Amino acid sequence: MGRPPTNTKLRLLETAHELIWRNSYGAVSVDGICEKANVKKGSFYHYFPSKADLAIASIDWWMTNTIPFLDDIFSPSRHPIDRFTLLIDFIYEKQEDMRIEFGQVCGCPFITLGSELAAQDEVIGAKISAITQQKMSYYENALRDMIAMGLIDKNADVKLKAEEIYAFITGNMMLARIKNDLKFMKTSLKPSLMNLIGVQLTTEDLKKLTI
Amino acid sequence: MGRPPTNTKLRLLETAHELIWRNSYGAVSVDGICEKANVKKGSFYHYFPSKADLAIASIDWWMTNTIPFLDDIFSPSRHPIDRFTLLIDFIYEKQEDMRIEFGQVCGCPFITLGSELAAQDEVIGAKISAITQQKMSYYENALRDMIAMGLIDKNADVKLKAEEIYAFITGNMMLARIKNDLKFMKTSLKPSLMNLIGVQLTTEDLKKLTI
DNA sequence: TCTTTATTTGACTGATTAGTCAAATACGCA
DNA sequence: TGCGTATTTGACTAATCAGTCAAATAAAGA
Repeated sequence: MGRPPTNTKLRLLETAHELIWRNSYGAVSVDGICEKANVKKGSFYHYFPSKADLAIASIDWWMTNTIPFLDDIFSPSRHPIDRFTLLIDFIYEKQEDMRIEFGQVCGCPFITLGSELAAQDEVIGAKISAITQQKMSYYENALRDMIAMGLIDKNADVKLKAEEIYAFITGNMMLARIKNDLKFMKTSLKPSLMNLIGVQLTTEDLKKLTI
Repeated sequence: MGRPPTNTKLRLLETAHELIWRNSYGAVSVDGICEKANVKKGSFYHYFPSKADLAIASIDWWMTNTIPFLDDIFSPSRHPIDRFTLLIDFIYEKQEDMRIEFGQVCGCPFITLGSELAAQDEVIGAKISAITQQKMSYYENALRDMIAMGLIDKNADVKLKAEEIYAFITGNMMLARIKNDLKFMKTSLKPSLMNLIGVQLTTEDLKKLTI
């Protein structure tokens, strides 16, 4: 009974995510999102109580979409070093796709939005912090496997190292966005990350790490 | 002859810098800056052709203010390891001051603004990229001294390592802003940075590195 | 005191902003 | 066919936005 659901809400989530990622929260208007999503403003406010709510919902939606990829990349069946190299591949490819399509390296949508809004809205700060924690738990898991395999120092502080890795990758994505340049990410991020993690690689191994 | 200059322009630069750093470019209005700086709007546009021009001028002004501190911290007369530990102290203290005064960890003003506006305005992207380069040159200089002193691998790629350091510190500041939390910066940033640089420290040395 | 020049003022515009709402509409179901 | 419900529409605020401008003012030098 009643009129069935449509994909309007999804279109709003997708459009908002893309526009905010490419530009910024402040530079994107509700009118702009509606126009691009081909949705009238009344419909927008039928689905979301405010612009801020849409932004939060869109990052939730994006994280939900991302988890299956992370589960694949960080599958316990993979060699833990491969998990990290695959992660960098995954990040790089998405960034390069967007650079080609939009002419702009877009960086991490969570961090960019979080950095912009953390001081204005503590809900978004908490949300992004939780996502950060969630991503680091993948890293911790892999690091523990690396310890078990004798690949890194068995006394390494796994939580600390995961935080270092996250900060390092995040910092690189941010700089890539600002410089609109993926050179470092393409040629140096993998070996630098391996060095940070503390894995000893042969020169031959190192050569393979450029994307 | 004629009416002498006043400090109005400086007040606008200071106020804009503080408000944008604490919040974001998009969340701060020209009216807001004028009110806080106690300047009428007409005066604003007497000194700056647009809001974007003020933002750019304010980061130039801030960088100019910062250089003497960096020159001191990275003075060739200091031990190169001290230069990096002093840098972290300098960053931490400023962040902690702002957290106490405004209730908010504010992160790096250049990176926060650059990340927000890089996609909208390529002038700002280029500006922040130049600042990034300038900061990394301090790191390169210190790293070369470290090689000369036998503190790190003499075959280390200095430019690459400087970029890693910059990305790492930057990533940490960003996360501190989002989480509104300086714990990691206080307790772990120094030893993590030393590890990234590749300095071998005794356990006793390590203990000294918490701020 | 008068001229010169930089600075300041405040009222103004026109566009854009987020958000509201009552009415219209589409569709599954009985 | 008609009922019930979710969705869609478009016109509507009221506030805020960046930016304009002619006139007023303040001060230093002649």
